[in-house]
Amino acid sequence: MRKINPHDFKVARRGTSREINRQIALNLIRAHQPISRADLARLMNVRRGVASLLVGELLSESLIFEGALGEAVGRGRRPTFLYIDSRQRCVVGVDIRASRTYIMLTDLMGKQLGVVNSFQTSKDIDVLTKDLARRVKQVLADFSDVGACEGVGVVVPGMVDPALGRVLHAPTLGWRDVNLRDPLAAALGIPVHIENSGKACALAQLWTTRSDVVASGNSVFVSVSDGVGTGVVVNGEVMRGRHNTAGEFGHVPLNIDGPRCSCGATGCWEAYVSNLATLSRYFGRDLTDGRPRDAETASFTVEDLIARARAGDAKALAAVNSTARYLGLGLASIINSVDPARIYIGGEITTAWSLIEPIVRSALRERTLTDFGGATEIHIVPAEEHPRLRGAVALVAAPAFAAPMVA
Amino acid sequence: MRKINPHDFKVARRGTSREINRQIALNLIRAHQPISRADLARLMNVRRGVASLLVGELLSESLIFEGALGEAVGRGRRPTFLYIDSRQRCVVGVDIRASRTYIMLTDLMGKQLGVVNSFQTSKDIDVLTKDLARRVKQVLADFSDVGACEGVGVVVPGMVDPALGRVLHAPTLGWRDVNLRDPLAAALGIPVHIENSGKACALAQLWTTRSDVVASGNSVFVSVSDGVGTGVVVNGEVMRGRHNTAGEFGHVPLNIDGPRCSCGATGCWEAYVSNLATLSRYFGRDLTDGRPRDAETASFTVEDLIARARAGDAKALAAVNSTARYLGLGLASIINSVDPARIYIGGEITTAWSLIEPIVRSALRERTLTDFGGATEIHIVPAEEHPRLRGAVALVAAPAFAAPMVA
DNA sequence: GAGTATATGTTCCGCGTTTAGACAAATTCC
DNA sequence: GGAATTTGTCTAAACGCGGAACATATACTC
Repeated sequence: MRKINPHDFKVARRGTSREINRQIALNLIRAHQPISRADLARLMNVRRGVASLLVGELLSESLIFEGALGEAVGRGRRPTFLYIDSRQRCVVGVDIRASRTYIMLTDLMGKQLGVVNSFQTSKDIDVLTKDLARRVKQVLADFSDVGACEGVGVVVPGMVDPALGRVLHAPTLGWRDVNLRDPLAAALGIPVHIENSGKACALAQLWTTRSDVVASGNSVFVSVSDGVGTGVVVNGEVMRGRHNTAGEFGHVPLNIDGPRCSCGATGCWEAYVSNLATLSRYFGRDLTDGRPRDAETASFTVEDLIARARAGDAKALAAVNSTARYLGLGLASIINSVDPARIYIGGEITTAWSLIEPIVRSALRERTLTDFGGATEIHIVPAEEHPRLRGAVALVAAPAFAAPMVA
Repeated sequence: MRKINPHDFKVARRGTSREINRQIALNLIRAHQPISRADLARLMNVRRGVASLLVGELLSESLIFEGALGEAVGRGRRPTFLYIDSRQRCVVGVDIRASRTYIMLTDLMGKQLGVVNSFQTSKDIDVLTKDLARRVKQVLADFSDVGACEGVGVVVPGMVDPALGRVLHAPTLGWRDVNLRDPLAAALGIPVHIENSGKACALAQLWTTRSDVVASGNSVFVSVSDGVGTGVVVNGEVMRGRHNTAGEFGHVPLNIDGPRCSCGATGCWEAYVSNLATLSRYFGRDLTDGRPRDAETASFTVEDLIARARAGDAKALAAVNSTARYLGLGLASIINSVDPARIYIGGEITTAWSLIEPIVRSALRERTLTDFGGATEIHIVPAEEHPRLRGAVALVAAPAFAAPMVA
């Protein structure tokens, strides 16, 4: 039951029904491809004539194409299969992180083309923009046979205003209110979309078609890495909030008297489960203070820690288990406040999932209000799926499939 | 940008445009009444002819009525004013609380008719249903001149399945999976809607037309009383979650090593700011353990405490201030995770708002990630506005104004 | 191999809804 | 009293869904 905002509504015009049904048809083709006009009409519960007209419109815009004839099920004419047209169009995803920046080329459906490219992130916004423009051009030149680039999606670990194309605050990059979109778009001559990485990851999961996961219900993406990034999907839409800062569960406290967090507050979830927090527990000293690391800790990563834990290092295992417990306790807050159908977790710590799942799950049950909540589905998103890059790509590819704004 | 769920969508039919525009017209009349057909057409940016047809349909369903002619602005024919038709229809709101149950009669727009009626809550569901049916019948008999009752809305402090009409778990009432709706509806012969009280309060604020508050953006209702109830509105819709338990910010922790909470976990926000928590701090002993109170504390309420604080009792002031601080720290979690445009706060503690606002605000700023967040609007909802009862009424009245499900 | 049954895709008309514009009624200004 | 202006109604056109007929294509049957 949604309220109509009397100061911001959209009246249904003559073409509104068509617009709605066109998008439904497009989404059904995406979800069920290959599919015939007749099957589409059955799925939509409209006459074949209507489906044909909708398909005709999508065909004329090259959003879909007619493939080979399918096999006749029983007797009767063979159906013409329809497919989403991701030929001769590509998308570039960019993931800017504190240390390195990653570039990936995909088709319109998000299928990866070529390898992921990366280079060192310059904290000087002008230098980075130049680097990025050059690298993206290079990638597009290397793959000139995959067609025109529809757009570039960029994700940033920080607060973003997607409408203005500005990064409002990215602590790890030291940026405050910089225009990232327009200079890059000008240099490339291609539309650029920017977004916070947690929200983009949530968007990517929302738009990913996986046969094993039902798409309905709210979901939350939690990325545990240097920081904790989160994105929340409510009613098929990424929750943005008043200033596009909704979903920052990383800074909900586990203990307000706890350790200092990078955000300035104390005892945030992030301060308990980030990679540095885990390593700090292992080494028994605070590594989050920003001072240069000593020889022992300089290049030691959470993956190394997990390897030691798996190899039987009791201290390493204790540090990992501790993080697992805090992870579960924080997830409980997400479950109690959002009650999602699914939680996706990404980040280095997930490589230890088989080790830590029981601990996460039991910690989570300690604080969830209901048994249902305690049983909330948790999906691990491995690093090889490049969730942030796929999120960046989704920024470009998803809008074409979005529901029209109505009422 | 909303995704169309390929397993649950709604195709636009021939009448869908009309349905959409009819609801928009109805909402605009509600927001701007009295209003003429011509003004309605201008607001909707459609021809007067279309507005006339929509109005005609609403008139024939008695959702609106034509009042007196308005004054001509300049020259020209005088407009006929249109009004929402709340004549000869009424709604009953019921607020079931641990100790007492309250009943209020309103018209369709939520305007209170008569006084709020109350009686002691029986924890036996059958007895309560009987009591309630008798009392509601009595109220309707006393006000037989206000027309037919459109429905009864019931709010319950606990977990509810509105679709099934069942209370799944209400700890303070000791109910687990009881059918409250159907027996009551059968006894009254009137449709009954039930909902969690926090969600209903949020719904009421969403549907309240206040000229001073812009309706757009997310909002959160926080009710601080025996427990902490919350309801979250995202994109004009109350956030329900997978099991209708979304929005339970009362059990997000301030400190996982903190005091035990009624939910079984430790250090929940509720365990710091509920009325009993505040009183416990004042008396220096735990009053939440459920044991019978002693003479000193038996009938002492938070209002009494606030009176003492205002009168200069330093210990009372300290207890209130402490609660204020915890209140602000918890609100920061809401702001960081939902980034609402507005937060509404209800409950006894709000009578001390002038006293505690600076403390709440500064505590909140300690933990909000951005300056915008720290400046989030906070509105106090005084007890005289009966937020829970208005929420109960909204359960019945709001659906007629809701946006049609589309796409 | 011809006839029949069945499925797909197209075409045509009916009807509901928006869009555009004309028109009568009502009111004020000059 | 006439002109200008506003409101509300009405009619025709454009657009899209709803339903059914029709052509096309395939498999089964005799």
